[in-house]
Amino acid sequence: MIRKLQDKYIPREIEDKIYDKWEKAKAFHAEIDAKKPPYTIVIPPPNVTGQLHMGHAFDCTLQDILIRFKRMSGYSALWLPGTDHAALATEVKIVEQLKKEGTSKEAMGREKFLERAWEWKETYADRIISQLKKMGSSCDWDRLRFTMDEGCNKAVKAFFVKLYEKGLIYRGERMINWCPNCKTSLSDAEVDHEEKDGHFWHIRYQIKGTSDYIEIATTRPETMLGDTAVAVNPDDPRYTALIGKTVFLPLVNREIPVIADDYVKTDFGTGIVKITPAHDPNDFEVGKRHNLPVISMMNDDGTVNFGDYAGMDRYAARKKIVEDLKTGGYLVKIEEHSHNVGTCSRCKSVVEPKVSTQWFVKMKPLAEPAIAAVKNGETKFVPARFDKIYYHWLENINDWCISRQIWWGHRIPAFYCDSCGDTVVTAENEPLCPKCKKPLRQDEDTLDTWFSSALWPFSTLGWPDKTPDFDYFYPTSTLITGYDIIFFWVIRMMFSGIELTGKAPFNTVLIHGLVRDEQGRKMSKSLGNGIEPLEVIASFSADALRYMLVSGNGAGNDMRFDEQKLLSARNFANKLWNASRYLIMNLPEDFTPTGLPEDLRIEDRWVVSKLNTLSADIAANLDKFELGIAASNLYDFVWDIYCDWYIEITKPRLGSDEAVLNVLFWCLENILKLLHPFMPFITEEIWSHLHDSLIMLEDYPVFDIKHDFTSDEREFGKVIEAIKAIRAKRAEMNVPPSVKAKLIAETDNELLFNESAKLIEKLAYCSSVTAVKKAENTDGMVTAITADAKLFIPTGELVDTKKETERLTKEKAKVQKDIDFSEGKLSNPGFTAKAPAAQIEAEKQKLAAAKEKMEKILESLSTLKVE
RNA sequence: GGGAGUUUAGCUCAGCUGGGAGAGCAUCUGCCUUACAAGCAGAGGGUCACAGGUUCGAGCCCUGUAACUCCCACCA
Repeated sequence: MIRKLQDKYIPREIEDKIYDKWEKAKAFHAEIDAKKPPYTIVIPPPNVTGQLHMGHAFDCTLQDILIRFKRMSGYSALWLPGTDHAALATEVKIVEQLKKEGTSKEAMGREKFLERAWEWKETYADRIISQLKKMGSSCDWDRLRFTMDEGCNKAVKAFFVKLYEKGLIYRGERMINWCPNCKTSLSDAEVDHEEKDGHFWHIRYQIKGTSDYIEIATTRPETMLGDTAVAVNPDDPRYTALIGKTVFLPLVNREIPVIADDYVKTDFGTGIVKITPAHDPNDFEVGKRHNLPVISMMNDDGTVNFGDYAGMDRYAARKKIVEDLKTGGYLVKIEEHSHNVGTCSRCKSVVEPKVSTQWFVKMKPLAEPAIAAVKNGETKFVPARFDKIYYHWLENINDWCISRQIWWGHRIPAFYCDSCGDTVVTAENEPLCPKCKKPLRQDEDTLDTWFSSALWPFSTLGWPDKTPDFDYFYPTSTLITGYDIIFFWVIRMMFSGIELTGKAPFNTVLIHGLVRDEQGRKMSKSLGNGIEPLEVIASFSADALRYMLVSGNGAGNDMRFDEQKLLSARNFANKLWNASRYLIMNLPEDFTPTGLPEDLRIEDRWVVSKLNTLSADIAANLDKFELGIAASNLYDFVWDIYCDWYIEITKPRLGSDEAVLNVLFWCLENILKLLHPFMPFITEEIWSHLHDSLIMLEDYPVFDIKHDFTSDEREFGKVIEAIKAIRAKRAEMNVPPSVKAKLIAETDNELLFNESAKLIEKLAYCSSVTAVKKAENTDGMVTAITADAKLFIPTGELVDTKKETERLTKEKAKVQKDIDFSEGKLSNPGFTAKAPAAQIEAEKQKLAAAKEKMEKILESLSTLKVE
């Protein structure tokens, strides 16, 4: 039963209702179906640290378009949703919250803190899920996962144990990044580098047994408390005599050796470097080479633990030490110097290099197969340029520090025996020492959050168990994510997927850019320039937001959030609504669609053929992940072809011709289906007025050879061209549409023009249309000229012979240019010899058309001159 | 120090494998033409950053230059 549409489209009254309907129908649920190919997307799980921002909205729009397209195209399409516990990020937030409440995690204790964290997770995960729903995301909620749920924990343990047993996970003392504020180690990827203004302090150290000094330059004077050597380049003639001597460390008065190491550059600073193995990664390496002692001068919270400076913060200590150096006469000079400082990506504190015992993943053996998987095409990046970034990262990767000194996360499945000192790594929860049979003490630390996200594409499908879901849906099809997390996430899923399942976890990695604000700045909390997807949805609709996000940006490029674009997307939805409303309002009460009629007029075949081509283009573009191009194809067809031309063309036939209603109806159905992945809500709503079914479960339109009327399309194009020419002519002369005039079309194509007379009348504001081989008595008429027809409009005194001559002369010049161009091309032997035949043929046709037009123009001009 | 991206109409951006430059918004002109003024019909507006090269033909491919943006990198 077809139901009328209300006059105004009010999305907020409709979108939630539609979403409920989908959920109730279980329309998002993907079944294992041997008759269908699987198509799988796992969502990049949003962190439970907050709410969805515009980047998520963009990301999930792309995913939903693809999943809906595939679902309608006969795949068992699974979009697996979930959220990420975001270990450190979440812990930092909760710690902040506790601080506001006047308490701390230490005061609470581990257990209470974790309870609190789980409460936090519930609140935020729920909020994120409801936001995903607002966007229209067709996720399979039955398979909703969380990176710290039981299944993921099982996978994490299995992964850890396997790598440990293969010797790819080890525990050791290494130089790591330490955040003194979060009081945990960080991986390299979690450290941001900022160029900061600083100083170069030149300090002199006395050479033992002489009254001479050497001069060193440092950006971190406070670390001198931990110096255990100074180093020079072995080939630096200035200092060769010093090698092997010792110097006195000022303030501390420690006697330290002068060593020679290639690491020292002769052309930087003074050519002498203080060596602090405990607080600098390079110095640590130098120290290892020269067996230097490692003296730590700092506590975990960034305070100094050494001598008179003990208890002072590192920066307060720096100030005091510089003062003391000055007082002691050791400070030679201070230079301005900007240098790179590592900061914690979570709390922005300056990170300290620190020697510490941590768990590491040995990366080289894992990186190699991951590189190979992209090189051999098992996984493909779209756009392809991102594979370079991927290679570069993996080829230069260091071992991954995975242990964190925080509480919110997967506990490391390593246990220590206090009796025999044994270390046991096991997936068991409460193992006993295999030697002493006594209970073991579990490692206090938790794992880097990316250790569990690395397993996401298969832990969510049941791995390490052999589940039917895993068998059917893995490897997943397309991973969609921003270029900013290739390092964090994509590479980690790649190497862990290959290591654990033997297969790369996805076919294609579709990389998109960032959504920036209207000035092109990154949206961020501190700038306060973030735009809430929910607010946009409330004022414009989810469909408009989705459409705006997906249209008009190149793959992998950043995009600007643009209110104009949003408005035009909103208007597009409105256009579709009105076009649908118009058709429905013109259907008879008892209308039952019969499908596309057999017997079609030329203009019907024109629109059907155009729609057919459109279907082919959309599928091709979606398959190429050119979603923006597909979106604009749809826009152009709906607005220009269907609304501005076809609906207008068919107006005169509406009352008298049943067939035309079926053509219009068929077009609308196909438009709605094609558009559904992009604008799911409005298309579903309109569909519900036409049918009882759900459009989201309909078949996606494909190219149909039966609907390929290319030659009719071209023929009818001539009528359109004529209409446009008449309109332009009238507009030039400022004739209002209310003034109708007779039209005489001089053409060899009389049949076509006679057949189309009614619609030309309507669209070109004519009182009548007569098509003839040769028009007579056309003196004083306005002439519009196309390649196929000379169109005469008697508009009486409106015609100004002089002006008309001017116009025709101008047009003549234009056409002459066309002729010259084509002739030039065709007389170029290079072109005719080397261009493809079709190209040459097209050029010849163009030339012929231009020449015909020229003939008509010359004729008209001569008539005018007779006067 | 490496690497990537961007540079196209007044603005924001498309332009898929090389075949006479496009959209939205803005501007100008005319329209309440029986879905839509969130609309309709027309119009104006571009040395496709610059310089070379390849090609019958370049916005697109190659080389170089400039400007802006981003990523990576342990020069104290």
